[in-house]
Amino acid sequence: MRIGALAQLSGLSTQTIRYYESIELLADPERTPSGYRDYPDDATQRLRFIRDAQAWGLTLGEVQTLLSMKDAGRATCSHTLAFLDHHLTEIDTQIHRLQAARTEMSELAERARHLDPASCTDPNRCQVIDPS
Amino acid sequence: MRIGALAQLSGLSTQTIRYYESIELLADPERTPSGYRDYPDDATQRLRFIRDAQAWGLTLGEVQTLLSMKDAGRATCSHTLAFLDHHLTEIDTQIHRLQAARTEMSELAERARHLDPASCTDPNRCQVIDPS
DNA sequence: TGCAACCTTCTAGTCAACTCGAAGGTTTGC
DNA sequence: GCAAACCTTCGAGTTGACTAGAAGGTTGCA
Repeated sequence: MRIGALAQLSGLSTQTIRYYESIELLADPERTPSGYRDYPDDATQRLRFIRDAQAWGLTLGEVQTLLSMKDAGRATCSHTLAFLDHHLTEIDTQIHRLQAARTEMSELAERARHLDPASCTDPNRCQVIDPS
Repeated sequence: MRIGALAQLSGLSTQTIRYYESIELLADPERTPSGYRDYPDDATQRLRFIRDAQAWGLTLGEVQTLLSMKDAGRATCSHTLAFLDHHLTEIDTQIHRLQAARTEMSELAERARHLDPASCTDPNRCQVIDPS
């Protein structure tokens, strides 16, 4: 399969696929006699995994770590598990940070909602943005 | 107050403060006769607001919108409120995405935890990473 | 044979939010 | 009077994940 077909199947652009190759996320594929990249059918699998992992919040660097563990034959379940667990705690941290931000912002919004409109007539001193 | 003092008080670097000025997040300050930036005391307020807003997940572009509404005298409570409400729904979306990712990843981890170890002996085909 | 659609490589640009360094002027304290 | 610490501008570099464009070769089909 040539790069255009793989792009179609995976939903990525041909440039992105070449970019992944350039950062060694994808191995150099076979070439046709004329030099065109020629991918095996399971290339879509790898791209799908990359896309999923990105959706989980992994960076391409982390995906690379994971995939190269696998490529090197060191992707035992326990390695993978440690990796996943580590990232799970990171996601939790992020969720907590967002929730804290949410709380703070909605308190701010509540304050704005219940302010005496009269106190809001001076536009240079919005009590919500700048409660000095 | 010179830039170094403001940096100290705000916890930002002098470079960051100059950068904020360059993207017009901060107005050009007064200058001393020798050309040094000379900030009023309430400059820390503005920097503190920027820092808080960033912690809530606003980009500097969004902070700029908010602050220039204020600077232009259009920061009525209702404007601010609309802005906050909009960002609140964005935060919610993000939290949901993270939670979905969390669910998927922890399912993956569970699968890894309960896999028959024997099925994991082929390191080239880790069932978790590449369940083909 | 001609032409569109595809492919190649290489270089450079984008965005956000800084960060660093060079080369030089100013202030402060001993 | 001198050194250290501070300030100035300007330009370039960083990170992550692409995206765009130029200049040229290949394939497929009427």
